[in-house]
Amino acid sequence: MADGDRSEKALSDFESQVIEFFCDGVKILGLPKSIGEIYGLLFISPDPISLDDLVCRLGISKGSASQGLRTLRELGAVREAEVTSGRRVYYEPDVELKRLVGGFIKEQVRPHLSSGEEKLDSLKKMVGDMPGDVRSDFYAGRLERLSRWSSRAKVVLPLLQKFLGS
Amino acid sequence: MADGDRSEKALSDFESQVIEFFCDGVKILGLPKSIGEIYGLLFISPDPISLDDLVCRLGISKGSASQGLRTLRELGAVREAEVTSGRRVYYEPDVELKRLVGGFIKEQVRPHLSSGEEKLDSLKKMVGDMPGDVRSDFYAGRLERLSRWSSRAKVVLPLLQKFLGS
DNA sequence: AATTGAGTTCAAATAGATTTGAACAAAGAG
DNA sequence: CTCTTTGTTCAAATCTATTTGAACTCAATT
Repeated sequence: MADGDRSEKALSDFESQVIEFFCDGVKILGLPKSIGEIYGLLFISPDPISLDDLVCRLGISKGSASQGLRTLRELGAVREAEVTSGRRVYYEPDVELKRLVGGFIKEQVRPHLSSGEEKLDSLKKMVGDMPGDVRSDFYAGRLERLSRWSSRAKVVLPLLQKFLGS
Repeated sequence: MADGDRSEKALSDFESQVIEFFCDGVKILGLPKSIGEIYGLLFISPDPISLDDLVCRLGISKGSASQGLRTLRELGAVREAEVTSGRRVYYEPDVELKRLVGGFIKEQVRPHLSSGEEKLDSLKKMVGDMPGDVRSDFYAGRLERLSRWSSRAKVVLPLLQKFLGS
């Protein structure tokens, strides 16, 4: 193995393009580029990777790598490998679409949905306290519609996960 | 009607909160806040609204309002009303969840999916040109997995729209 | 107990996206 | 034809989010 085995090497053209692919992907989800870089390198690496590897190979700061890994762990997109050579921790990606989507929904979507429902309730209360005229009827109707949107979402999300489970 | 009919009034507390609600919403979708403000005001207004109304009531610039309306029209989230008193154009929201989601998928999601597939193909070609060793087999496997993700998405998106259609 | 190595935190710097505003087009009205 | 009204465009300003880097914690090692 000439020099292709230690992870300190610069990124190959192939690796860079895979990483770029994931950067595009996470941008759609509204996550920062570094998340895409980290997950992308993990995804395309045959062996688990440590934080220092990420720093060296991607050329990002330790801070970025640390925070990015944290987010990815919270999303369930990355987990520790049991390689543990010494004290250093190595990571590997979770590559099951079902779980990636599930984690994203749980961490990024559901919280917004719930806080949205609370706000909706408070809005409904405001309309309830209004003098009952034509306009407040209109308002009530619109809020009712929002409620329906929200329950649709609550039905569809689990269904979505089910379909992605293969 | 005391003074509640002309649209120049400042936003009521109720209106502000509805608009804030939509700002939160569009943020999740990765769209700018002004889009949420504009759609929010349209959504909660009993009557169609002109660009100038948006500028006055939301306190945003004409440029913002113009670009925001353009984006919303492209998404199919807003359409011209046929009120057309004089030359001024009035807008009203499309409030069907199915169509809103459909427009978003068509305009924001599908383009990314297709460009992603192109990049995937080019990556597969790179792997095909590699010397056939253990690593290139691993790479091929991972790219295969990405292809599966992509086809899943292509199946799920129309299904999603169907479910939201009531 | 002091030192070294791994990882985290967070304030400041940077990069990236949105918003503004002024100049510009297009389309009646006079 | 000129003036006014409506709306668009785009470079510059502003704002927001991400990244950095240095200080710090914690744990293992000597």
